[in-house]
Amino acid sequence: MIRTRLAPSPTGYFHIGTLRTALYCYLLAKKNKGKFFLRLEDTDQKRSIDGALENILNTLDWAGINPDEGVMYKNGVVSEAGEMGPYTQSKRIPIYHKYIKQLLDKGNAYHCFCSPERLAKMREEQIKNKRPPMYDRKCLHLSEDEVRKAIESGEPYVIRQKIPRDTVLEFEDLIRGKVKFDCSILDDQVLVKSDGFPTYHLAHVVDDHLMKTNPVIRGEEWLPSTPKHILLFNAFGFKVPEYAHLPLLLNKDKSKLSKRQGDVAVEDYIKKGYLRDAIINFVVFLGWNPGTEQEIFNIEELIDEFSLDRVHKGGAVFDIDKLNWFNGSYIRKLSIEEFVSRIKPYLLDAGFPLDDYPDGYMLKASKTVQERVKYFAEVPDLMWFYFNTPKEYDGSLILNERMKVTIDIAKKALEESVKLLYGINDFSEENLKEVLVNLVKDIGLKNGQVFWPMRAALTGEKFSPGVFEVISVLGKEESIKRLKKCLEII
RNA sequence: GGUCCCAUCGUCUAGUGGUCAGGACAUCAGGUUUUCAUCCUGAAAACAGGGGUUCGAUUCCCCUUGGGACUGCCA
Repeated sequence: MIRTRLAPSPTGYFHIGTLRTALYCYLLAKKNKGKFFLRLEDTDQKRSIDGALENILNTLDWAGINPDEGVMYKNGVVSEAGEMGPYTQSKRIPIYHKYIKQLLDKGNAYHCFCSPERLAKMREEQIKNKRPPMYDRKCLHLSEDEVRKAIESGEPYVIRQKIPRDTVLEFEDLIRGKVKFDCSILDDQVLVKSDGFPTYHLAHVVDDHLMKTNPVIRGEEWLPSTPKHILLFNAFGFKVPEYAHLPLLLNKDKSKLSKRQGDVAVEDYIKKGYLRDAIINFVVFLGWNPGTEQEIFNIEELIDEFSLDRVHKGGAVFDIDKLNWFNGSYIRKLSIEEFVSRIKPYLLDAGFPLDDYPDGYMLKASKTVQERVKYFAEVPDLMWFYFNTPKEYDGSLILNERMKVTIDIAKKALEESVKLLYGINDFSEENLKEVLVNLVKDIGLKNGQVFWPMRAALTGEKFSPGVFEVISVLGKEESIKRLKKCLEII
């Protein structure tokens, strides 16, 4: 039975790498008719942030990744479901204490009363002397009596894992194959902090055993501490789960994907107007591929195709250009109604008075930009002239050397087109095209010499949808008004 | 510094001993077109280096180099 889990900490935003891990876990579970559950790793009281859990739940919900068990919403309220709970680590403290006692009794762990200050100083000196920073086991040699007395007198302490330093450990990673470690350089890791909370290491081993997680899918940054975890599983007499360590997501400079170099929070991309399916499609392909040349996949297809043995070992650079391409291609597939309803909030947000325009105006205007949108947040910049009049025209906009638009030609084009538009009433794109193309012929100019200055006058932009489209949207009155205004200015 | 992981076009990747090293994004050129975008066509672009093994290595092994992660009472 495949049981995968996502185990995020409520420490802030939802990282794009966490989304990928969630996706892989979810896909694998669904494909194998297994279970996917959510466990909250809130053992660091200092770093826990209010609202972070809701953010995790909301993001997962947005992505359509619904856990079968664990922490989830029930009627809009955060709650838990499943047989193996609680799924919130802060509610499992007694469980960890029960298990750590076993370790203490067996001599696989010991109390340590060293102060953070002493530890810091020790570490500093070790680094200075080019020695690996490691705990010096000062407290390992305390007698039972000394330990008892210290505890009774209320001295703060942590509990450390006693690493059997004479072992060499080998394990088979599902993605990387054989990985070998020499335990002699492993540090006596803290398992229980002085506040009584477990560290990740203890919590991972106890919980993933109790919750029957298999395989454990997590980021590559955990690979170096895996031997400690295996030692712990062994010390408890638990069966060691299978591990799949996922390659890292990277910045452009190949360092671990981080906030400093762009957006790493899923919510940032949602805000910018990236489509869920595009983000999922893109993110899944960072480190995995189906082995065919198909690139566009929906979630159902991903469930069918996904397998861990096609996951890469090397890290993958997060390439925004490719995301934009995925997103643009998904946007172009949207129905126009869907497209309109998606971009409305962005237009409203930009302050455009959408309500002042007749029904159908939005629809028509939107149609002209759908194929050029990469993400919704750029829509206001693409459509502003449908809701505002261009204020100024400078020569470099109306004139165009390459199109051979001189000031005289621009004037003539605008004058003639105004005259023409006065005389017609069919403002469909098709008719506009027909009459304007004829006009060009009649006055002996080239298409670009007439259409470029018109389009520029109408939109105030160097790049925009075509003249016929724009006039058709703007209508007779507004189009003529803008063309005349431009004529006055130049 | 130490340990571990990784290494095919700029980027995401296919490839599992014999391929003209394939695709996609990005780039460039051409076409469609009033501009941009879309769409179509095409081009340029990679096996990090050195040793082995082998009739033959991108592919297997070793070394070097490069990159990364970890090295917390964070996860």
